[in-house]
Formats: sequence, C-alpha cells, structure tokens
Amino acid sequence: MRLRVQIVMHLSKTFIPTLRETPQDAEIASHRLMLRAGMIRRVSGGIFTFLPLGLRALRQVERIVREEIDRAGAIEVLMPGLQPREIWEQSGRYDLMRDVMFRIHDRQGHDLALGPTHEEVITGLVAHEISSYRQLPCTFYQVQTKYRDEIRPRFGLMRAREFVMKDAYSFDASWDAADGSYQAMYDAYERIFARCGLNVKVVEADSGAMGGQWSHEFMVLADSGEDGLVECNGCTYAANLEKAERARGAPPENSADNGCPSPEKVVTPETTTIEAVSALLDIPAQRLIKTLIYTADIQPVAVLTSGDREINELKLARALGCRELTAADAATVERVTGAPVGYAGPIGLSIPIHADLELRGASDYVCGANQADTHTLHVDIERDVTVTGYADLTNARGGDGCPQCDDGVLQAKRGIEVGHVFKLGTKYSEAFDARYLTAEGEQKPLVMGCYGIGVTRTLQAVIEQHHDANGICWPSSVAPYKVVLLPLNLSHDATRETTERLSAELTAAGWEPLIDDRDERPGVKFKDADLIGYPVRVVISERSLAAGGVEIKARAADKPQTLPLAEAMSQIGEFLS
RNA sequence: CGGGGCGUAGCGCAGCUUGGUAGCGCGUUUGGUUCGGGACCAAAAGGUCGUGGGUUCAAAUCCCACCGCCCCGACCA
Repeated sequence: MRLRVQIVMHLSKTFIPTLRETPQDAEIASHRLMLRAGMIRRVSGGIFTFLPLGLRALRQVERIVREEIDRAGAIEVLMPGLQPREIWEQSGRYDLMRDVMFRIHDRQGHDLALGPTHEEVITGLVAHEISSYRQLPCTFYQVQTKYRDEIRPRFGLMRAREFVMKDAYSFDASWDAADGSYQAMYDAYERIFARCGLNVKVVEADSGAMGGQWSHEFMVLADSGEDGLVECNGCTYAANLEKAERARGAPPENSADNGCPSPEKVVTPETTTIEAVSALLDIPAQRLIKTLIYTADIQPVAVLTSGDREINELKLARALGCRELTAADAATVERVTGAPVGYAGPIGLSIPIHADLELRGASDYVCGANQADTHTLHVDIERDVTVTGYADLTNARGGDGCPQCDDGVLQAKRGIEVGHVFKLGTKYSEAFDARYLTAEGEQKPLVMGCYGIGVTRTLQAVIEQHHDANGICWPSSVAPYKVVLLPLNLSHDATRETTERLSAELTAAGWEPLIDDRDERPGVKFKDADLIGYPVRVVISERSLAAGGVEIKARAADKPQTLPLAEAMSQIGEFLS
C-alpha cells in the first residue's frame, strides 16, 4: 500500500509575489502578466528564475508534452547541457553555429559549448548503440534546458537565452519509414497544442541551419508573434514567410512590338531609393525595377525585382546554388555598375542577372541607369536586358495568389513558433557513421528526423492567447492551480469550517485547490485571483453562507452562482472538464 | 554590430536645463480604525543617485570613459 500525503496549499505558505504596477520593460501582454502574477523574475537579459506559480504551470505543459510524446512511442533520456567542441566539428556545424553557442573552456583549456540543440549528442550515442534493423525504428526525446546566445533576447520567455525545450530524434531504416516517425510526431504535436488550449497553425518552413529535406512549424497565431506567415483563404496551403511561394502570375505578353518607346535617360539628382524615384517621377513602385548587387561565393550578381517587393535571400541562394550570399558592399557596387549606390540598373551589366519571375515580360519600366543621378525610362526587360534566369526570388505577401490552388489568395498573419519538426535524412548519421545492418547484411545509414517544442515559450504563448484586461485566463489543462478558495473572513468560524470541508473534498478528488488565507481585504483577493487567472474561484463568506452556500465563478464567466456545498463539487468538476 | 532611449529606495517615477544637505506614489514595518473588487489615519525603516575618472570650494545635476537594460534594424533553430 502506498502512502499518499496530501497537503492543501495555502497562499500564505507559498510565494506568489504579485505586482500591482506594470513593470516597465515588458512589451507584450503575456510577459507583463507573467511578471505581475509572480510567475517569473528576470535575472539578466533573456535569463529568468521561475517562481512557484510559474514552475507549476511549466510542469503542467511538460506533463502534457511527456504524456503525448510517450504515447507516440518515444523514449525519454536526458542528455548533457555541456558538450565538447569536437562533436560540433564532426557534424560540420561548428562554424555555422558558433555565434549561437555559448562557448566556454575547462581548466585544461578544452573547448566546450552549452548545448543549443542535441543532434550531435544523440547521433553519437545511437552510432554506438544501434546496429541492427531489429532495433528500428526508435525515437528518443528529452525535456531539457537549452542555451542560445540570441542576438536580441526579448518578450520574456518568448526569446530567451536559456529556455526549456522538448527535443526528439527519430531513427529509421529508410526514407519511407522515416515518414512514419515524422507523422507520429506531427500528430503528437497537434494533440499537445490542442490540449494546451492553443490555436495553432501548421506551416511549411525552411529547414535552415538544421539541414534536411522538409519541415513544418507549429505557429500560435498572435499579433505579437515574431514570425510572419501566409495562409490561403481557398485551400490548406500555409507557409512561413521565409518559405512561402506565390502564384506565378499571368503569362508574359509578347514583348516585341508592344509599343514600348525606346529607353530614355532622365536626370534624377539625389534619388537613391525606390520611394524617392517613385515620388520624383510619379510612377508607382511596382513599375520600377529594383536592381540589387549581391556577392554569391565571391562572384557578383545582379538581382532584379519590382520596386515594391523584398528579396528573399533564402530563395535567392537556392536559385543561385551558392553557399554564401551577402549584399555587395559599396565598392563592389560601384565597380560593377560604374555608378554610386542607388543608381544600379540591369542594362549593359556584364555580370549574371537574375530576375524575379514577376518581371517576366515587364515592359515600360524604370530602372537605374548605372550613372550618377540618372534613371532610365521605357525599359522593356525582354528587349533591353540580358536576363540570365527568372525565378521566385521575393517574399510572398498578403494579397498574392496561392501557389497551390487556382483562385485562392494569401493572407498575411503573425505567429509564435512553438514547435518545429524536421525530416533530416542522413546528414548527421553519415557524419557520425551511424549505420545499421539490414536483414540482407548490408550497411546503411540511419534516416533521421528531429522535433522540437519550446516548452517555456509554449507556456507564455498560452497566456498570450488566454488573457483579458484583468489578467490571465488559464485553460484548466495548464493552470498552476485549477481552483482557488477565497474565504473572505477567516475569523468567522462557519467560513473557516466550510473552507476546510470544501478543500478536503477537492483535494480528495485530486483538484489541488489553493486557499487564499491571507489577512487581506476582499478586493485584494479578488484582484489577485483575476490576475493569476485560476479557472475556478470559490468565495466563502458570511454573505454566501447566508445565501445558502458558496459562490462559484469560472474565470471567464460574468457572474458567480451560489450553490450549497453538496452541489458545489459537481459544478466545479463541470467547469474544469 | 548600427540607430534611438533609459539607469535616482523593492516597483513606477520627479529632481538634472540654471551645481549648494535626495523627493513623490505604490509596496514594506508598527499602532489604530476598517472589511464583498487593489481602504483610511498616524508613525517608521529603506538610496555610496549604474561604475570609474575629470572639472569645481561644492556634482544626482557639467565633461570623458566604461557597464547594464529597453526599443528599432541587421542576423538567427
């Protein structure tokens, strides 16, 4: 028989320092509320202490994550935060990740890093321990603290330098089998975020520094989100802004003999930006050709877009097939174009010219003349420019056509990235020689996937989506306490007795109530209860007892209801289900 | 790393222009009155004014350097 000690938590015995005033440097609602509700305190930029209330809420999110990831068949491990430099060199990511990693060294001078992620460690483990197809597939995961030297930590736990992440790694015998592991995690993620009460949009994403074949991001839609995304209003297409494609536009008109006059130079003194040119010549930005000079692996190239578009460097790098891509410095621009920065144009350039596909067939446009204080009118791209190739080189935006359906239109939204799944392939297994033996006795590399959830970020995202003017409105699944009891006058015997009876019943039912036993005025208790956002509030007072019982109110409800104690339990259970 | 802003009591701020014994609100402590939506009265504690240097008879205030934080940008899983 197991002894269970059940302690009823009293507010006076824990530590929940709520703030009446709003801390100054908290920018978004969820950050402010976490500080005001006494959940976290800042230690340094992007580094936080979790106070009891924040810790309890974090544990709730972790619990949901573990339940669903376990259910999906993954196995929990715990890997070290401290990692040797060598494994990062082995995967070839040391240079790529060096700016993100906190790098330290031990007393013997060995280089170490605080782990920003764990592909290297897990693949090294698996390379030693997994050797047969009989051991596959398998997925390991952990819930662990990650360290990343963010360029700009902000918004509290949203972008922190130390944060809790759930990361999982799958190993399969084949690319097809790996799709199964990927799908299992994808499904688990949808369940996790649904259980956290989050409205999440899954988008196609770029796999970035992680490498790999494809990936999806789980985005919590919020205006305060740091990531842009687009979704189609006509089909299921949705993508991260970095990755998003757009419809190919109308087929080009035949540009020969279409009546575009011959190019003509026009003087445009001190007009080096699209806005200035557009204003001076009274021509809309979309009829301008923006010419940017990039350096692609040392080689200068010209990139053309219409004046109202932004270059997407990921797309550009892919189209060029280059490894390093940077905007050319002023000296290079002047050398290549023969003009100061701001007057580049595509006519007569002797370097490769890549154009955004929106410019195909562009006729009667304006561009820089490769000559100081001069632009060229009446440019016909087919007639006047030697284009090396057309490709999708710019960001999609709201109003663009959908790349996947006929008349869908893309809508621009903002989101918080709470989860990311990657189909990695064999990049790491080959680097770490993680192979297995097939039934036929053949050596093959393991096919990997990796899957992250920002646990601390998810916690804050819940608050971002669930709050009102008075405070947090916790979904009961992640609430630090589901029920708070407010005995308004503790020196009133009947109030005290009723509170004790109710808390005993709630505790026995597993609801872990919190009793606000502070010697505070009622108003203070009400304000704090709203701020902290317990899903259910029960008021016990002389007035409620005189009215026949206790007063129960769900956080979201406008008005409380008074019920006799006998009926209170079932009503509370109903609110929390 | 570039641009902007801010560092004065636990929190939010004034004082700085024009140098002269450091203030307000909230919170905290004590006593009293209150007690259903952040009460009231009285008393009290609490600050090397971010750090270092300089100017001056005298620096929170003027000058220089550094550190930290916030915002915008570049960049990033």
